[in-house]
Amino acid sequence: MYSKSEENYLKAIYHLEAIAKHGVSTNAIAGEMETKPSSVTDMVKKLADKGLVNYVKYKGTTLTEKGKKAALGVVRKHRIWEVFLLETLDFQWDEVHDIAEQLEHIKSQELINRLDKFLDYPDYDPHGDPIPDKNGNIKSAEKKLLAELKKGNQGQLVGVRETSPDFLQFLDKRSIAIGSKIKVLGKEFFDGSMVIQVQGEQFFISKKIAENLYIHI
Amino acid sequence: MYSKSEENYLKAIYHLEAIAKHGVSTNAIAGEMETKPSSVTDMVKKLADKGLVNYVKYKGTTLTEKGKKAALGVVRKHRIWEVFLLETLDFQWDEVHDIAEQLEHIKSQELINRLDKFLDYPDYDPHGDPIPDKNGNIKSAEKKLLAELKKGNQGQLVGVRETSPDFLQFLDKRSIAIGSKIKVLGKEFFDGSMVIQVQGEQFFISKKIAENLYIHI
DNA sequence: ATAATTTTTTAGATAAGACTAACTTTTTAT
DNA sequence: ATAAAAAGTTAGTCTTATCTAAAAAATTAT
Repeated sequence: MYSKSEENYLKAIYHLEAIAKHGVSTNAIAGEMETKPSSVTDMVKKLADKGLVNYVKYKGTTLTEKGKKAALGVVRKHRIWEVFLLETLDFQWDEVHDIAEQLEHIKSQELINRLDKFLDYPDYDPHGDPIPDKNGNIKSAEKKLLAELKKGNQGQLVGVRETSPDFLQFLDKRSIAIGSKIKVLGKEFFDGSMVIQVQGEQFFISKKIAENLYIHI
Repeated sequence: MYSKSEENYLKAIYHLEAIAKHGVSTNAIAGEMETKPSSVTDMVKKLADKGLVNYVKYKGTTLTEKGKKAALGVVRKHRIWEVFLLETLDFQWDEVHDIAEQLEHIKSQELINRLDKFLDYPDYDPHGDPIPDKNGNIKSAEKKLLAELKKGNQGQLVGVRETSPDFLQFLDKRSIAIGSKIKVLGKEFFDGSMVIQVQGEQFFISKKIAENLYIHI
Protein backbone atom coordinates (compact mmCIF):
# COMPACT_ATOMS: atom_id res chain seq x y z
CA MET A 1 0.00 0.00 0.00
CA TYR A 2 2.13 2.89 1.28
CA SER A 3 5.87 2.90 1.87
CA LYS A 4 7.39 2.81 5.33
CA SER A 5 8.43 6.41 4.92
CA GLU A 6 5.01 7.56 3.80
CA GLU A 7 3.43 5.78 6.74
CA ASN A 8 5.81 7.45 9.15
CA TYR A 9 5.00 10.87 7.78
CA LEU A 10 1.27 10.21 7.99
CA LYS A 11 1.64 9.08 11.58
CA ALA A 12 3.72 12.11 12.48
CA ILE A 13 1.20 14.49 10.91
CA TYR A 14 -1.61 12.69 12.72
CA HIS A 15 0.09 13.15 16.09
CA LEU A 16 0.95 16.78 15.38
CA GLU A 17 -2.59 17.62 14.23
CA ALA A 18 -3.91 16.64 17.65
CA ILE A 19 -1.79 19.39 19.20
CA ALA A 20 -1.47 22.04 16.51
CA LYS A 21 -5.05 22.04 15.22
CA HIS A 22 -4.30 24.68 12.54
CA GLY A 23 -2.40 22.85 9.84
CA VAL A 24 0.90 21.29 10.72
CA SER A 25 4.05 23.25 9.92
CA THR A 26 6.86 21.84 7.84
CA ASN A 27 9.32 22.45 10.65
CA ALA A 28 7.15 20.60 13.13
CA ILE A 29 7.04 17.55 10.89
CA ALA A 30 10.79 17.75 10.37
CA GLY A 31 11.24 17.84 14.15
CA GLU A 32 8.98 14.86 14.73
CA MET A 33 10.56 12.84 11.93
CA GLU A 34 14.13 13.90 12.65
CA THR A 35 14.66 14.97 9.05
CA LYS A 36 15.33 18.29 7.37
CA PRO A 37 12.50 20.63 6.34
CA SER A 38 13.42 20.24 2.67
CA SER A 39 12.81 16.51 2.89
CA VAL A 40 9.42 17.21 4.43
CA THR A 41 8.42 19.54 1.60
CA ASP A 42 9.26 16.83 -0.92
CA MET A 43 7.24 14.24 0.93
CA VAL A 44 4.14 16.28 1.68
CA LYS A 45 3.95 17.16 -2.02
CA LYS A 46 4.03 13.48 -2.79
CA LEU A 47 1.39 12.73 -0.17
CA ALA A 48 -0.74 15.57 -1.55
CA ASP A 49 -0.49 14.05 -5.04
CA LYS A 50 -1.81 10.80 -3.60
CA GLY A 51 -4.71 12.57 -1.91
CA LEU A 52 -3.51 11.82 1.59
CA VAL A 53 -2.91 15.38 2.77
CA ASN A 54 -4.00 18.92 2.01
CA TYR A 55 -0.87 20.90 1.46
CA VAL A 56 -0.75 24.63 0.82
CA LYS A 57 2.66 26.10 0.14
CA TYR A 58 4.02 28.06 3.10
CA LYS A 59 0.77 27.45 5.00
CA GLY A 60 0.91 23.94 6.34
CA THR A 61 -0.38 20.41 5.98
CA THR A 62 -3.49 18.59 7.19
CA LEU A 63 -4.61 15.02 6.67
CA THR A 64 -7.47 14.30 4.31
CA GLU A 65 -10.02 11.68 5.35
CA LYS A 66 -8.07 9.16 3.32
CA GLY A 67 -4.84 10.20 5.00
CA LYS A 68 -6.35 10.07 8.45
CA LYS A 69 -7.63 6.59 7.82
CA ALA A 70 -4.18 5.46 6.70
CA ALA A 71 -2.56 7.12 9.73
CA LEU A 72 -4.99 5.47 12.10
CA GLY A 73 -4.17 2.14 10.51
CA VAL A 74 -0.52 2.63 11.43
CA VAL A 75 -1.38 3.86 14.93
CA ARG A 76 -3.58 0.80 15.42
CA LYS A 77 -0.75 -1.51 14.41
CA HIS A 78 1.76 0.27 16.60
CA ARG A 79 -0.41 0.11 19.71
CA ILE A 80 -1.48 -3.48 19.23
CA TRP A 81 2.13 -4.54 18.83
CA GLU A 82 3.03 -2.64 21.98
CA VAL A 83 0.40 -4.56 23.92
CA PHE A 84 1.76 -7.79 22.51
CA LEU A 85 5.34 -6.98 23.43
CA LEU A 86 4.42 -6.08 26.98
CA GLU A 87 1.71 -8.57 27.79
CA THR A 88 2.83 -11.58 25.86
CA LEU A 89 6.59 -11.24 25.66
CA ASP A 90 7.06 -9.45 28.99
CA PHE A 91 9.13 -6.61 27.63
CA GLN A 92 9.80 -3.57 29.80
CA TRP A 93 7.89 -0.37 29.11
CA ASP A 94 10.84 1.48 27.69
CA GLU A 95 11.95 -1.31 25.36
CA VAL A 96 8.80 -1.64 23.29
CA HIS A 97 8.69 1.58 21.35
CA ASP A 98 11.58 1.02 18.96
CA ILE A 99 10.46 -2.48 18.13
CA ALA A 100 6.82 -1.46 17.65
CA GLU A 101 8.10 1.27 15.38
CA GLN A 102 9.36 -1.44 13.05
CA LEU A 103 6.50 -3.88 13.46
CA GLU A 104 3.88 -1.27 12.63
CA HIS A 105 5.00 -1.38 9.00
CA ILE A 106 4.40 -5.07 8.41
CA LYS A 107 1.94 -5.33 5.54
CA SER A 108 -0.88 -7.65 6.54
CA GLN A 109 -4.31 -6.68 7.72
CA GLU A 110 -4.97 -10.27 8.66
CA LEU A 111 -1.93 -10.37 10.92
CA ILE A 112 -3.00 -7.39 12.97
CA ASN A 113 -6.57 -8.60 13.24
CA ARG A 114 -5.47 -12.00 14.48
CA LEU A 115 -3.08 -10.41 16.92
CA ASP A 116 -5.90 -8.18 18.13
CA LYS A 117 -8.04 -11.26 18.71
CA PHE A 118 -5.21 -13.12 20.44
CA LEU A 119 -4.81 -10.19 22.84
CA ASP A 120 -8.57 -10.18 23.40
CA TYR A 121 -9.28 -6.89 21.66
CA PRO A 122 -7.51 -4.45 23.97
CA ASP A 123 -8.92 -0.90 24.07
CA TYR A 124 -5.75 0.80 25.24
CA ASP A 125 -2.05 0.34 24.73
CA PRO A 126 0.31 0.21 27.72
CA HIS A 127 0.75 3.97 27.64
CA GLY A 128 -2.99 4.43 28.03
CA ASP A 129 -3.53 5.51 24.46
CA PRO A 130 -6.67 4.19 22.80
CA ILE A 131 -6.38 1.62 20.04
CA PRO A 132 -8.39 2.42 16.89
CA ASP A 133 -10.58 -0.43 15.64
CA LYS A 134 -10.46 -1.99 12.16
CA ASN A 135 -12.41 0.92 10.72
CA GLY A 136 -10.32 3.59 12.38
CA ASN A 137 -12.81 4.44 15.12
CA ILE A 138 -11.44 5.37 18.52
CA LYS A 139 -14.27 4.73 20.93
CA SER A 140 -12.68 5.97 24.04
CA ALA A 141 -11.84 9.35 25.44
CA GLU A 142 -8.25 10.46 25.70
CA LYS A 143 -6.38 9.73 28.87
CA LYS A 144 -5.79 12.21 31.71
CA LEU A 145 -3.08 12.50 34.30
CA LEU A 146 -4.14 11.43 37.79
CA ALA A 147 -2.78 14.77 38.97
CA GLU A 148 -5.51 16.54 36.95
CA LEU A 149 -8.35 14.80 38.81
CA LYS A 150 -10.23 16.40 41.69
CA LYS A 151 -11.35 15.05 45.03
CA GLY A 152 -14.11 12.54 44.47
CA ASN A 153 -13.15 11.74 40.85
CA GLN A 154 -12.40 8.20 39.97
CA GLY A 155 -11.17 6.25 37.01
CA GLN A 156 -9.11 3.42 35.72
CA LEU A 157 -5.34 3.31 35.43
CA VAL A 158 -4.58 2.92 31.74
CA GLY A 159 -0.90 3.74 31.51
CA VAL A 160 2.22 5.30 32.96
CA ARG A 161 4.36 8.14 31.74
CA GLU A 162 7.54 7.44 33.66
CA THR A 163 8.96 3.97 33.11
CA SER A 164 11.96 3.82 35.45
CA PRO A 165 12.40 0.64 37.50
CA ASP A 166 12.09 2.65 40.74
CA PHE A 167 8.72 3.99 39.74
CA LEU A 168 7.41 0.68 38.46
CA GLN A 169 8.52 -1.01 41.68
CA PHE A 170 6.73 1.65 43.67
CA LEU A 171 3.52 0.72 41.90
CA ASP A 172 4.15 -3.01 42.13
CA LYS A 173 4.60 -2.86 45.91
CA ARG A 174 1.18 -1.28 46.26
CA SER A 175 -0.41 -3.61 43.72
CA ILE A 176 -1.26 -0.66 41.51
CA ALA A 177 -1.39 -1.96 37.96
CA ILE A 178 -2.92 -1.26 34.57
CA GLY A 179 -6.66 -1.69 34.96
CA SER A 180 -6.75 -0.75 38.67
CA LYS A 181 -9.68 1.45 39.68
CA ILE A 182 -8.43 4.54 41.43
CA LYS A 183 -10.48 7.04 43.43
CA VAL A 184 -9.22 10.38 44.68
CA LEU A 185 -10.22 10.63 48.36
CA GLY A 186 -8.36 13.82 49.05
CA LYS A 187 -6.10 16.35 47.41
CA GLU A 188 -3.78 18.86 49.09
CA PHE A 189 -3.74 22.27 47.40
CA PHE A 190 -0.37 23.15 48.88
CA ASP A 191 1.75 20.48 47.16
CA GLY A 192 -0.72 18.59 44.98
CA SER A 193 -0.30 15.38 46.97
CA MET A 194 -3.24 13.02 47.13
CA VAL A 195 -4.86 10.28 49.11
CA ILE A 196 -6.18 7.65 46.74
CA GLN A 197 -8.09 4.43 47.12
CA VAL A 198 -7.06 1.41 45.07
CA GLN A 199 -8.94 -1.85 45.50
CA GLY A 200 -10.03 -1.06 49.02
CA GLU A 201 -6.62 0.13 50.18
CA GLN A 202 -5.67 3.75 50.73
CA PHE A 203 -2.36 5.34 49.77
CA PHE A 204 -0.76 8.70 50.13
CA ILE A 205 1.01 9.76 46.93
CA SER A 206 2.99 12.85 45.98
CA LYS A 207 2.19 15.11 43.07
CA LYS A 208 5.16 13.65 41.21
CA ILE A 209 3.61 10.20 41.36
CA ALA A 210 0.21 11.53 40.29
CA GLU A 211 1.78 13.22 37.30
CA ASN A 212 3.03 9.95 35.96
CA LEU A 213 -0.19 7.94 35.99
CA TYR A 214 -2.65 8.04 33.12
CA ILE A 215 -6.32 7.63 33.96
CA HIS A 216 -9.54 7.15 32.06
CA ILE A 217 -12.61 8.46 33.79
CA MET B 1 23.18 -4.29 11.05
CA TYR B 2 22.50 -5.33 7.48
CA SER B 3 19.87 -3.98 5.12
CA LYS B 4 16.75 -5.93 4.25
CA SER B 5 18.11 -6.49 0.79
CA GLU B 6 21.47 -7.71 2.03
CA GLU B 7 19.75 -10.10 4.39
CA ASN B 8 17.62 -11.47 1.59
CA TYR B 9 20.65 -12.10 -0.58
CA LEU B 10 22.47 -13.83 2.27
CA LYS B 11 19.47 -16.04 2.91
CA ALA B 12 19.13 -16.89 -0.78
CA ILE B 13 22.80 -17.80 -1.05
CA TYR B 14 22.52 -19.90 2.09
CA HIS B 15 19.62 -21.89 0.66
CA LEU B 16 21.32 -22.31 -2.72
CA GLU B 17 24.59 -23.46 -1.16
CA ALA B 18 22.78 -26.40 0.39
CA ILE B 19 21.88 -27.64 -3.08
CA ALA B 20 24.65 -26.39 -5.37
CA LYS B 21 27.62 -27.16 -3.11
CA HIS B 22 30.15 -25.69 -5.57
CA GLY B 23 29.76 -21.94 -5.32
CA VAL B 24 26.45 -20.41 -6.18
CA SER B 25 26.00 -19.02 -9.68
CA THR B 26 24.87 -15.47 -10.31
CA ASN B 27 21.92 -16.69 -12.34
CA ALA B 28 20.80 -19.01 -9.56
CA ILE B 29 20.76 -16.12 -7.10
CA ALA B 30 18.89 -13.96 -9.60
CA GLY B 31 16.30 -16.73 -9.97
CA GLU B 32 15.86 -17.15 -6.22
CA MET B 33 15.65 -13.40 -5.60
CA GLU B 34 13.55 -12.64 -8.68
CA THR B 35 15.99 -9.98 -9.81
CA LYS B 36 18.27 -9.61 -12.82
CA PRO B 37 21.77 -11.09 -12.88
CA SER B 38 23.31 -7.64 -13.13
CA SER B 39 21.71 -6.65 -9.83
CA VAL B 40 23.16 -9.78 -8.28
CA THR B 41 26.66 -8.96 -9.46
CA ASP B 42 26.39 -5.55 -7.84
CA MET B 43 25.18 -6.96 -4.57
CA VAL B 44 27.63 -9.84 -4.24
CA LYS B 45 30.46 -7.37 -4.77
CA LYS B 46 29.08 -5.30 -1.95
CA LEU B 47 28.70 -8.34 0.28
CA ALA B 48 32.24 -9.39 -0.60
CA ASP B 49 33.52 -5.96 0.47
CA LYS B 50 31.82 -6.48 3.81
CA GLY B 51 33.43 -9.89 4.23
CA LEU B 52 30.14 -11.77 4.04
CA VAL B 53 30.80 -13.77 0.88
CA ASN B 54 33.68 -15.04 -1.20
CA TYR B 55 33.09 -13.87 -4.71
CA VAL B 56 35.24 -14.75 -7.68
CA LYS B 57 34.31 -13.12 -10.95
CA TYR B 58 32.61 -15.54 -13.34
CA LYS B 59 33.13 -18.36 -10.86
CA GLY B 60 30.48 -18.00 -8.21
CA THR B 61 29.75 -17.00 -4.65
CA THR B 62 30.00 -18.75 -1.30
CA LEU B 63 29.24 -17.51 2.19
CA THR B 64 32.09 -16.77 4.56
CA GLU B 65 31.73 -17.83 8.19
CA LYS B 66 30.55 -14.32 8.96
CA GLY B 67 28.05 -14.44 6.11
CA LYS B 68 26.78 -17.85 7.13
CA LYS B 69 26.23 -16.65 10.66
CA ALA B 70 24.27 -13.66 9.38
CA ALA B 71 22.22 -15.87 7.05
CA LEU B 72 21.43 -18.30 9.86
CA GLY B 73 20.27 -15.37 11.96
CA VAL B 74 17.72 -14.50 9.30
CA VAL B 75 16.69 -18.12 8.84
CA ARG B 76 16.23 -18.42 12.61
CA LYS B 77 13.99 -15.37 12.66
CA HIS B 78 11.97 -16.53 9.69
CA ARG B 79 11.31 -19.97 11.13
CA ILE B 80 10.47 -18.77 14.62
CA TRP B 81 7.99 -16.26 13.21
CA GLU B 82 6.44 -19.04 11.13
CA VAL B 83 5.90 -21.12 14.25
CA PHE B 84 4.35 -18.12 15.96
CA LEU B 85 1.99 -17.38 13.08
CA LEU B 86 0.81 -20.97 12.90
CA GLU B 87 0.74 -21.98 16.52
CA THR B 88 -0.25 -18.78 18.22
CA LEU B 89 -2.25 -16.90 15.62
CA ASP B 90 -3.72 -19.99 13.89
CA PHE B 91 -2.75 -18.98 10.39
CA GLN B 92 -3.00 -21.49 7.57
CA TRP B 93 0.19 -23.08 6.23
CA ASP B 94 0.13 -21.22 2.97
CA GLU B 95 -0.47 -17.79 4.51
CA VAL B 96 2.56 -17.60 6.75
CA HIS B 97 5.43 -17.35 4.31
CA ASP B 98 4.86 -13.84 2.97
CA ILE B 99 4.35 -12.42 6.44
CA ALA B 100 7.36 -14.21 7.90
CA GLU B 101 9.33 -12.85 4.97
CA GLN B 102 8.67 -9.37 6.34
CA LEU B 103 8.96 -10.17 10.03
CA GLU B 104 12.37 -11.80 9.61
CA HIS B 105 13.88 -8.36 9.01
CA ILE B 106 12.80 -6.78 12.29
CA LYS B 107 15.95 -5.64 14.05
CA SER B 108 15.92 -6.93 17.60
CA GLN B 109 17.79 -9.90 18.97
CA GLU B 110 15.85 -9.61 22.19
CA LEU B 111 12.53 -9.87 20.37
CA ILE B 112 13.38 -13.11 18.67
CA ASN B 113 14.80 -14.63 21.85
CA ARG B 114 11.68 -13.77 23.82
CA LEU B 115 9.49 -15.11 21.06
CA ASP B 116 11.56 -18.28 21.05
CA LYS B 117 10.99 -18.63 24.78
CA PHE B 118 7.27 -17.90 24.46
CA LEU B 119 6.99 -20.68 21.89
CA ASP B 120 8.94 -22.98 24.22
CA TYR B 121 12.06 -23.22 22.10
CA PRO B 122 10.76 -25.08 19.06
CA ASP B 123 13.31 -27.20 17.17
CA TYR B 124 11.48 -27.19 13.85
CA ASP B 125 9.30 -24.82 11.92
CA PRO B 126 5.95 -25.95 10.51
CA HIS B 127 7.59 -27.08 7.29
CA GLY B 128 9.86 -29.39 9.23
CA ASP B 129 12.94 -27.26 8.78
CA PRO B 130 15.24 -27.03 11.80
CA ILE B 131 15.48 -23.72 13.66
CA PRO B 132 19.06 -22.54 14.31
CA ASP B 133 19.76 -21.56 17.93
CA LYS B 134 21.07 -18.19 19.11
CA ASN B 135 24.58 -19.12 18.04
CA GLY B 136 23.60 -20.40 14.63
CA ASN B 137 23.85 -24.07 15.48
CA ILE B 138 21.39 -26.43 13.86
CA LYS B 139 21.29 -29.48 16.09
CA SER B 140 19.05 -31.61 14.04
CA ALA B 141 19.35 -33.49 10.81
CA GLU B 142 17.59 -32.26 7.72
CA LYS B 143 14.16 -33.58 7.00
CA LYS B 144 13.39 -36.37 4.52
CA LEU B 145 10.32 -37.13 2.48
CA LEU B 146 8.30 -40.05 3.75
CA ALA B 147 8.52 -41.42 0.22
CA GLU B 148 12.29 -41.81 0.62
CA LEU B 149 11.97 -44.13 3.63
CA LYS B 150 12.19 -47.92 3.34
CA LYS B 151 10.14 -50.68 4.89
CA GLY B 152 10.85 -50.80 8.60
CA ASN B 153 12.04 -47.19 8.88
CA GLN B 154 10.28 -44.89 11.26
CA GLY B 155 10.34 -41.27 12.21
CA GLN B 156 8.39 -38.25 13.24
CA LEU B 157 6.23 -36.07 11.02
CA VAL B 158 7.79 -32.64 11.08
CA GLY B 159 6.15 -30.85 8.19
CA VAL B 160 4.19 -30.98 4.96
CA ARG B 161 5.11 -29.88 1.48
CA GLU B 162 1.66 -29.57 -0.03
CA THR B 163 -0.66 -27.25 1.88
CA SER B 164 -3.95 -27.53 -0.02
CA PRO B 165 -7.10 -27.84 2.08
CA ASP B 166 -7.82 -31.24 0.50
CA PHE B 167 -4.49 -32.60 1.60
CA LEU B 168 -4.64 -31.14 5.09
CA GLN B 169 -8.14 -32.56 5.53
CA PHE B 170 -6.89 -35.94 4.41
CA LEU B 171 -4.36 -35.84 7.23
CA ASP B 172 -6.81 -34.47 9.75
CA LYS B 173 -9.30 -37.28 9.13
CA ARG B 174 -6.63 -39.82 9.97
CA SER B 175 -5.33 -37.83 12.93
CA ILE B 176 -1.97 -37.51 11.27
CA ALA B 177 -0.41 -34.30 12.59
CA ILE B 178 2.93 -32.63 13.19
CA GLY B 179 4.72 -34.69 15.80
CA SER B 180 3.04 -37.98 14.89
CA LYS B 181 5.33 -41.02 14.90
CA ILE B 182 5.13 -42.81 11.58
CA LYS B 183 6.45 -46.29 10.77
CA VAL B 184 6.65 -47.76 7.28
CA LEU B 185 5.16 -51.24 7.47
CA GLY B 186 5.29 -51.93 3.76
CA LYS B 187 6.22 -50.31 0.49
CA GLU B 188 5.13 -51.31 -3.00
CA PHE B 189 7.89 -51.09 -5.62
CA PHE B 190 5.41 -50.84 -8.49
CA ASP B 191 3.78 -47.52 -7.55
CA GLY B 192 5.62 -46.41 -4.42
CA SER B 193 2.49 -46.73 -2.29
CA MET B 194 2.93 -47.57 1.37
CA VAL B 195 1.28 -49.03 4.41
CA ILE B 196 2.16 -46.95 7.42
CA GLN B 197 1.41 -47.11 11.11
CA VAL B 198 0.47 -43.94 12.98
CA GLN B 199 -0.35 -44.13 16.67
CA GLY B 200 -1.42 -47.76 16.51
CA GLU B 201 -3.55 -47.35 13.40
CA GLN B 202 -2.58 -48.52 9.94
CA PHE B 203 -3.19 -46.61 6.73
CA PHE B 204 -2.62 -47.23 3.07
CA ILE B 205 -1.19 -44.15 1.34
CA SER B 206 -0.23 -43.41 -2.25
CA LYS B 207 3.20 -42.27 -3.35
CA LYS B 208 1.77 -38.81 -3.91
CA ILE B 209 0.82 -38.57 -0.26
CA ALA B 210 4.23 -39.87 0.86
CA GLU B 211 5.97 -37.28 -1.27
CA ASN B 212 4.31 -34.49 0.63
CA LEU B 213 5.19 -35.47 4.18
CA TYR B 214 8.48 -34.49 5.79
CA ILE B 215 9.98 -36.86 8.33
CA HIS B 216 12.83 -36.83 10.80
CA ILE B 217 14.29 -40.22 11.55
C1' DA C 1 39.41 -26.23 -32.17
C1' DT C 2 36.57 -23.01 -33.29
C1' DA C 3 31.84 -21.27 -33.61
C1' DA C 4 27.57 -20.67 -31.22
C1' DT C 5 25.36 -20.20 -27.05
C1' DT C 6 24.92 -19.15 -22.42
C1' DT C 7 26.44 -16.85 -18.40
C1' DT C 8 28.31 -13.02 -16.23
C1' DT C 9 29.94 -8.45 -15.91
C1' DT C 10 30.19 -3.48 -16.98
C1' DA C 11 28.36 0.94 -17.96
C1' DG C 12 24.92 4.02 -17.69
C1' DA C 13 19.99 5.17 -16.25
C1' DT C 14 16.13 5.39 -12.95
C1' DA C 15 13.29 5.90 -8.60
C1' DA C 16 12.84 6.75 -3.61
C1' DG C 17 14.22 9.29 0.02
C1' DA C 18 17.36 11.99 2.14
C1' DC C 19 20.80 15.91 2.17
C1' DT C 20 23.10 20.91 1.45
C1' DA C 21 23.02 25.42 -0.22
C1' DA C 22 20.70 29.08 -2.15
C1' DC C 23 16.53 31.50 -2.65
C1' DT C 24 11.65 33.07 -1.45
C1' DT C 25 7.88 33.90 1.54
C1' DT C 26 6.12 34.84 5.99
C1' DT C 27 6.54 36.45 10.56
C1' DT C 28 8.56 39.26 14.12
C1' DA C 29 10.77 43.25 15.93
C1' DT C 30 11.96 47.82 15.93
C1' DA D 1 6.40 50.09 7.69
C1' DT D 2 10.33 48.21 6.80
C1' DA D 3 14.40 45.53 8.20
C1' DA D 4 15.84 41.28 10.34
C1' DA D 5 14.87 36.70 11.45
C1' DA D 6 12.54 32.51 10.86
C1' DA D 7 10.20 29.29 8.12
C1' DG D 8 9.60 27.07 3.92
C1' DT D 9 10.82 25.92 -0.89
C1' DT D 10 13.70 24.86 -4.89
C1' DA D 11 17.56 23.03 -7.27
C1' DG D 12 20.96 20.00 -7.47
C1' DT D 13 23.61 16.00 -5.26
C1' DC D 14 24.03 11.45 -2.95
C1' DT D 15 22.99 6.56 -1.70
C1' DT D 16 20.70 2.19 -2.23
C1' DA D 17 18.89 -0.99 -5.03
C1' DT D 18 17.09 -1.75 -9.09
C1' DC D 19 17.01 -1.98 -14.37
C1' DT D 20 18.49 -2.27 -19.73
C1' DA D 21 21.83 -2.75 -23.21
C1' DA D 22 26.26 -3.88 -24.60
C1' DA D 23 30.59 -6.27 -23.85
C1' DA D 24 33.39 -10.05 -22.05
C1' DA D 25 34.19 -14.65 -20.39
C1' DA D 26 32.95 -19.41 -20.00
C1' DT D 27 30.60 -23.33 -21.68
C1' DT D 28 28.65 -26.32 -25.19
C1' DA D 29 28.20 -28.12 -29.71
C1' DT D 30 29.78 -29.24 -34.11
